[in-house]
Amino acid sequence: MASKARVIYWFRTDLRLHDSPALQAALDLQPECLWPIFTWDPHYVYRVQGAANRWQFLLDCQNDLSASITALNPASRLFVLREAPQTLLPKLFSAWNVTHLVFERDTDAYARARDATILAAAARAGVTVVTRSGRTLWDPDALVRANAGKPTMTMSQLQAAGRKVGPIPPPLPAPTSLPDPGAMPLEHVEDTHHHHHPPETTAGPDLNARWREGQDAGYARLAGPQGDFAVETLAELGFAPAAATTPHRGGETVALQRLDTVMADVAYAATFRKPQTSPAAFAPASTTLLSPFLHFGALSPRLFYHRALEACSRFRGAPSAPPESLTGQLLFRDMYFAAQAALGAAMAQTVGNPQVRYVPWHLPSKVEYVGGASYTIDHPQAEEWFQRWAAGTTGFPWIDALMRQLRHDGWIHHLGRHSVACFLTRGGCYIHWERGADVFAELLLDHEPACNSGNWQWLSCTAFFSQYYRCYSPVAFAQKWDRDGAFVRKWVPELQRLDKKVIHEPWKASPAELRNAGVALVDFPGVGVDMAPGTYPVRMFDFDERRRICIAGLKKAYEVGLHGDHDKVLDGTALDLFADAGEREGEMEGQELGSNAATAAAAASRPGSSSSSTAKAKKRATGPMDRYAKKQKVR
DNA sequence: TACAGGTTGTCCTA
DNA sequence: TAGGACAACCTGTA
Repeated sequence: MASKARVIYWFRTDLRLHDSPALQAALDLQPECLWPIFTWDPHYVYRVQGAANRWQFLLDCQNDLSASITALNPASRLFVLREAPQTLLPKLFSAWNVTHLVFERDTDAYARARDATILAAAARAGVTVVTRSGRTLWDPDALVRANAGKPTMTMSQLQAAGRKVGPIPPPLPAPTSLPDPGAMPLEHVEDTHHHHHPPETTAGPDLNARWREGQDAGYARLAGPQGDFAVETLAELGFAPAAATTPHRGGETVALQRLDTVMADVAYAATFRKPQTSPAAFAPASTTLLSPFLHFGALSPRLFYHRALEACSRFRGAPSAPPESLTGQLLFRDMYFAAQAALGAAMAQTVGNPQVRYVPWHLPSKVEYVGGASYTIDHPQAEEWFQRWAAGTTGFPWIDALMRQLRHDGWIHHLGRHSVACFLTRGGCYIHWERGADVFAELLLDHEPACNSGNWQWLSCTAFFSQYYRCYSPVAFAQKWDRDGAFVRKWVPELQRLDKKVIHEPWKASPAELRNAGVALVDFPGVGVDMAPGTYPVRMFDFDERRRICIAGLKKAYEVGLHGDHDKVLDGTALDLFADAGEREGEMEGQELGSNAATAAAAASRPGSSSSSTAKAKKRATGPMDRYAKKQKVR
């Protein structure tokens, strides 16, 4: 083994130089060689492949980081290597005589499994692994320990755990120099084909399987199409030039500039109250738009936190406080990360999750593909509603505007997410929150698995939040925030000239009003069929009626009181408990659901309902089932 | 057991 | 524009 340290610094989702405890740890080794590498991780590659916007943002971050590294050492850059880290790193260990591997910890279920593999390989190769926590304010595992090993399900739990763990570390400065990279021989590393083929894994959804075909050409070389380790272009990834439609650009440089701009407006930063920011504001948005940078690690949450505190200290007046303040937003992020750290893969799904309520939603995930994008179409109407929701053709202008902004820009305001999420689940369609989470996962620039799952659970009232009778109206909420309809006009140009009195409920417009606006309300032509120019669909249901049905359905589900780790959820028989209630969500006569036999059969054949999880389910089920029994007796 | 509080509802009344 | 009803959930504290 070499006497001096020869270090691989492995960038994953920490694409920055400032406040990187892991990078600092690497430099503290005073290495003879330091290779800053970014591996192509098929798990993430295939998840984002359908979303050119996210690719663009990632490439922005990589390019910016590469330039910053070169500025610190002209011989160095970000070396992008196109192979799964599980197979690549062990080969590099020996080919490059590596002594240390350094990276930032990641608590996603997939990342934990991957890193366990890497750690074992490093141990076999005699390579020392150094990791640090830098993705969150506190180390999520430390928060879990401080919360008695349980997931943090409320803000007060998170804050109490945070107090126990200790003060949030101040941000570290960016390094002023970097060691040379060593020689990077690949002769004995490189195979001839399929470096980036995905390893066998069921640890997370493969959202973009339909995009995978035809994407393999041109990446046979470990060091990229040009053989120079360069960051690829969108074209090299197989996207059309105009595929990325978002105006939002990535990179640490942009992130730090944007942070400066936000904090320069001391009054804005110090009095920020999230619930009072407008979901209809655009150019500029009412919030900071820093979340995509946090996701890709181009901005440190600790730097953001301490800069926000600094703004409060400079403000002459009463600053806002958590949970509504800017710092409060970061605390919520840590709450979801710590919940995920305790729950593991179950965080992203209902089945097996002790914290998530069972609700017999439409379009449930196929149990044998837990966490995947495969689901059971239990009701054709629900499937059509889901497709219309995802495409922004529901006939509710507010919902459609938000979904179109999401698809085009990759970002919508938090309250907009509330609005469309409530609409899809407990406040309209009664469709499984996992379907909505899948769509957000594909389209959001700032998609963070823990926060996405947690927020969908929150909005569907299956965890974190339970006041299901508070329901967002696609009309009233729109009228509150988009009084004149400017937001709808931007994203639903069909309604551009419609009077503001009816812009959020065009079904109430008179024939003359529609004629004057140059728009015709038409029956939805069908999933996959383009709307004719100058037409807009009739609303896909009566919202007030659907709200009543959904609230009744949630009431029933709360009475039944099952959670995702209950026997009946694990074996697929939970649905039976809703059979004697007539329609499981209290739907009207003549609207009964299609057969659920397929769902039940699929669930029953699930291989993984082990005895240990069953025992755990029994143990936990006592409370909810007691409650159910009591209610039954009272009746 | 009672009660207050919970980042971000809606609708009607005064 | 403010305040209460709506119908009623959870957690945390005393």
